[in-house]
Amino acid sequence: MKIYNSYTRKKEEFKPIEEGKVRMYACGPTVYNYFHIGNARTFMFFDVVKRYFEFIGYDVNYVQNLTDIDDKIIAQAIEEDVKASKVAEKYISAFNEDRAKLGIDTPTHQPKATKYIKEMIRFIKELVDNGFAYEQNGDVYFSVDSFKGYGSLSGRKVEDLIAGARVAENTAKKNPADFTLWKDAKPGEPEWGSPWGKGRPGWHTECVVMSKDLLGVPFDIHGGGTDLLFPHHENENAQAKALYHSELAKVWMHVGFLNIDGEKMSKSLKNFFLAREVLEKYDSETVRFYFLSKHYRSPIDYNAEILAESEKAVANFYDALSMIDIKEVRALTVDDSMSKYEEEFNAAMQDDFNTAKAIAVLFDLSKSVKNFSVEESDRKMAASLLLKLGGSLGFFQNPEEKLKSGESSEELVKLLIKCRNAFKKEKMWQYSDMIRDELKGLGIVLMDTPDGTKWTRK
RNA sequence: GGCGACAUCGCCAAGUGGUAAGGCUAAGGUCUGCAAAAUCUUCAUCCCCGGUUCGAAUCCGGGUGUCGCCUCCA
Repeated sequence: MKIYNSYTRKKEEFKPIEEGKVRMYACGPTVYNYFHIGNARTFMFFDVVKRYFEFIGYDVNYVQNLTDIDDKIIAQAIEEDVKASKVAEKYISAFNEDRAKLGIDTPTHQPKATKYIKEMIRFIKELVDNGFAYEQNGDVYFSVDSFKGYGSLSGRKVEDLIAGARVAENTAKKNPADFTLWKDAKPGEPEWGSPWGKGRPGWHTECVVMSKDLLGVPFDIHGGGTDLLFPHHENENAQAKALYHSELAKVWMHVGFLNIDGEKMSKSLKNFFLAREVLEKYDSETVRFYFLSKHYRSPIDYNAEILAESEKAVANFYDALSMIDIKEVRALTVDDSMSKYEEEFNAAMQDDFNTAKAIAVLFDLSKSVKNFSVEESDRKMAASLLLKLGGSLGFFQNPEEKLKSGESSEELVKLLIKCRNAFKKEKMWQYSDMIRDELKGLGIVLMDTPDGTKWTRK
């Protein structure tokens, strides 16, 4: 298994710290709003990472945090005129709803930042005591000059950061690149007692403290969106290195951004799509296919045409699955005749999660399933492997449910097909075609196959 | 200004030294009463210029273009 490590900027052979186990952490949402389609890409990608590691036999401990205390949450609380904790609660359950709708598994742990306040205070105090951080008017900052190596993860130099035109002015900081660990509470804001007075922790500490608690440091994989590389992950790693004398994680993975019609998604451009809005228009598997059809590190464009293509591609798989008995096929043991496909699929996935290439193998299998000139036992075998390999990417989580409309369960359609076949037998084409056309108008498509007439909803 | 990514058929997208996967679309054939589905066939020399090499989409240099991070952000 090779994975591109943002830290070394190279593809590296993945070696778990502990044999047979993967300990991974991916930055989750700040729960101040519903998450958008770009967030969904990252969440879904790490879901695939988790699924695939499990598929090849690893025991995966996957932690995804919930940032439930943050400036943005406070701002949202003021806007909704409720307490900050209410805002967090509301969007945590919304997060989990949307996550489930996208077919993303529940992570092993979903720690909330507010459950770790004490540990974070202790951690920050230790940084202060060891000279890596300092207090200023109730705020605590991490001092980037206090130890060597700040910037090593993201490949930046402290001098360059200062030279950067837009480093915020903050006279309280010793170095403009210093970042906040603890923030003094203004009246009315959520607050916790600390050695520096009442306040709340900064964003960069929670991941260090929670990952240490739930995974141990260092752990195998740390991931997030590409924008998190700097400053968030850099800052996390700096804290870990300062106190734990260790990198926080061995491998750092970053998912590329999603653009809307070629432009960056932003509220001001009004091209902002929530995941739940997208799911009203498209099936979750369409979205999954769309994400996985391009390599995770590349930027991806969101537009109606691409989603329409993805929709057709997924339908292609279900066309194949509708031609076989899923229960029967699922019980099959895949034999060596299919090993070529399996090897190809795994080779693609194990080359830095080349999902686009892996999907090509799924199409090959789909083609075999649909090909009536292929031996029936081989068609079933191909279908079995299609379910299995597709499943490792999170596809086909409930194919029976999805294909229900395609089975002859609805008596009226069955009856009409019977009538049509009777007309066909008498060569009364105008009547048989009328039935087919009328049904098509209702979104029901008939197909005459060697096994009889089948139908699906489009 | 600093750091980085990308540029492959009409569209999407793999490929990182050995002669261009796959999907969507399109055209034609087979099958079909006609369709649909299936199936077969056809459709690119890889942004430009130079270099390295027996050989480059793939490596190096220089352009051009697009994008991201450096500020909360997946």
